[in-house]
Amino acid sequence: MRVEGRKRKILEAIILDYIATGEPVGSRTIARRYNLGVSPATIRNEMADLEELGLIEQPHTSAGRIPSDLGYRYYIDCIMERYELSSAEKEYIRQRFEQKMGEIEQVLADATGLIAELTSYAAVALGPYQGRAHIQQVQLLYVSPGKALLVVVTSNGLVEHHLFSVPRGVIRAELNYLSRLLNERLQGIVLEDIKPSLLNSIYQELLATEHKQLCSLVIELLEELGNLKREARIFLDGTLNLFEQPEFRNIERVKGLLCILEKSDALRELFAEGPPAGLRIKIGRENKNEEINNCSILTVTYEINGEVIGNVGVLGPTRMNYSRTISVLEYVARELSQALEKLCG
Amino acid sequence: MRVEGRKRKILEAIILDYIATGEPVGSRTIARRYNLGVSPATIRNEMADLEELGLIEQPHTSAGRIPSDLGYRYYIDCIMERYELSSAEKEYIRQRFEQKMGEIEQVLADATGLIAELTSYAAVALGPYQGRAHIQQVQLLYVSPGKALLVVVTSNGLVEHHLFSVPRGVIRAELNYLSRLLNERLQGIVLEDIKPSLLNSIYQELLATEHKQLCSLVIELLEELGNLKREARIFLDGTLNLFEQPEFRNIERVKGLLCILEKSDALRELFAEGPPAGLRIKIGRENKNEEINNCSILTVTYEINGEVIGNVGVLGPTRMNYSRTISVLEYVARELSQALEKLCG
DNA sequence: TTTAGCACTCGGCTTATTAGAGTGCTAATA
DNA sequence: TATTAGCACTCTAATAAGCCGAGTGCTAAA
Repeated sequence: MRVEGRKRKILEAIILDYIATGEPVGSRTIARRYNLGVSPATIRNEMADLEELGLIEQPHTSAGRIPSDLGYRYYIDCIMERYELSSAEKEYIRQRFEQKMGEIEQVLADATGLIAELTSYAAVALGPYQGRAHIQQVQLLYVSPGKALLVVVTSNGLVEHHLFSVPRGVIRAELNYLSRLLNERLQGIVLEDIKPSLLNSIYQELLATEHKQLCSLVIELLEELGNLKREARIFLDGTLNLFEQPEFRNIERVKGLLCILEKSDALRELFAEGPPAGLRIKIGRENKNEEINNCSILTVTYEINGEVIGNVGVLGPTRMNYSRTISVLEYVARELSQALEKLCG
Repeated sequence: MRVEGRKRKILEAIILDYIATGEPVGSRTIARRYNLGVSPATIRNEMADLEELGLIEQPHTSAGRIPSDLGYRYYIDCIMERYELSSAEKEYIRQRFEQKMGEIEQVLADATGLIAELTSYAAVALGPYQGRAHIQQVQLLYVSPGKALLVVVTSNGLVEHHLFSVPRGVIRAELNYLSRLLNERLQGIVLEDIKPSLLNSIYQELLATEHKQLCSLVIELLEELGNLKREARIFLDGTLNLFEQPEFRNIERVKGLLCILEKSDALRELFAEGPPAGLRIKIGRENKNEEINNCSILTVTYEINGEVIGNVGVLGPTRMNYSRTISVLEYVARELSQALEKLCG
């Protein structure tokens, strides 16, 4: 489909106006606000054509037009111009990533907050995906009689710990010995490669050399390791922003939306799938989920050393400032990637 | 103030009916549903008296009566009978605490979810308060060249970790040495007692014996330790439950409420203050915060080995089933305390 | 002291009315 | 042929009017 010349200008005007005001846009409004040099009647004719193409629609007979999902799609793919962040904004984003470099999770949480703040939509971050990460360090710490702590650090800088009970007789030296052994076998192992066969061979090895009572312990901790890569963590912020949008005045709408935002599985599904790298845009009904029929989800990936390890995105009304949101997301993702590289690379 | 005999019965009927239905209660309704053996007219007279006492009020002239904050207060303090959980419910709660004993934070998160589920209000848990906890174990782990991990385990079973940069030359042995030294000095120290003077003396000691470059590192980690006791963690669940309440149909109300629930500081203030141990009830305007004018907050404390270390509670509409909610809270808090004792004691 | 009866009040629901925005069509115009 | 002015028509949202019902307070009788 190609929409050129005046039609294109009118389509753009409708979308921009609707994004700005949230009200259906009439022919007179366009003639007045965007001086295309033609009368409302002419614009009406063009609008009828655009509607036939499925790019805009009428909520009811005597209302103006609003963009359809397809209209937004065409606008984003073919018409929209890139929004350029002001240098002040860029500076602000950069500076937010510079101050206090904590652990990766803190950085992701901050990034989520930043996106929510800059876009005024709900922001979500997923990750880091741990499948490709390898184990950097495994350590069993003695805590107190009968208590030990397993700590695992991955190459992505994620720290996982698990406190658990051990036979009361276990002493520090045993744990240290075990740690050394585990490190030898697991260091550098990619999490995806931790399979039952590997675990089993380690298990046998431990059985042969170590205090028998510790075996159950080992089983337990190996299971924990397997869990590490299972599910990407979720960071969520700016939920309240959605309440400011006029389309979410309806309490039922909000309920459905919050319901989704609370369920990690649903969120993960909505935000995780996508192209291997870069920007993904799902408009309105392009998302399967009914509760977000009138929402769009934009995500971009972030990476460490060129490898995609997660994504950040926003959930907002279909009537969203795509241009600006995309710029914010891409810029934040870039800075985020750099920050993480400094942190973990 | 004393309210006895028939008046008392009528007040109770009004409150029970209003809690159940959410509608203002009229004299005829009371006469029909609660057979007090008197006519509506008589009840009307009594109601006029109760209104004069400030225990009930009229939304408008031609409506029934609803309890005032004072009315709820009187009901809770003087009239209400204890709700007894069914043995099935008790069993369910117990069993929820038995399965998978993880770390303290997991247990608290589970408890919060359990309360939300059983009460249908929003549930909050605060804690564990770390002021009185002592340090059980401090460990510096070598992660990779230039990276180390500080792990601290407190007597409450809280694990705190912090990944940070160290001079590239630092090797495993140095960190181990440092760990031993820190453990010697810090083990058993109550977190509240970690004061600048103590830190300084340790700092001097380290300076004398250790690789000079590690000194900045030590300063950093000591700061981290100080932060441990700073703020109680917050667990929140069941926010969506509030949407089911008819009083929160109004979007503005919900917005204000969610706004509070998102701000940890506000939440902490609302839930943290209270008597040293046991149950606390704040009804409607007894809470200073305007956004929760029509909400009540109930909290109970939980403890480890007789020492209060946090509390759990609910936020719900003033028109709340106090009797049942109190029972749930107290029972869950008891089981929670026991579970934590098993976990940390 | 209690109660029956009655007039009165007031919110909420339903219906009717109106104003306004916007359309599509037609016929005139450039 | 493309554009535009004019006009009748449509539909929503907002306002007003009217009615219903629940509930009250008061009075007078039991």
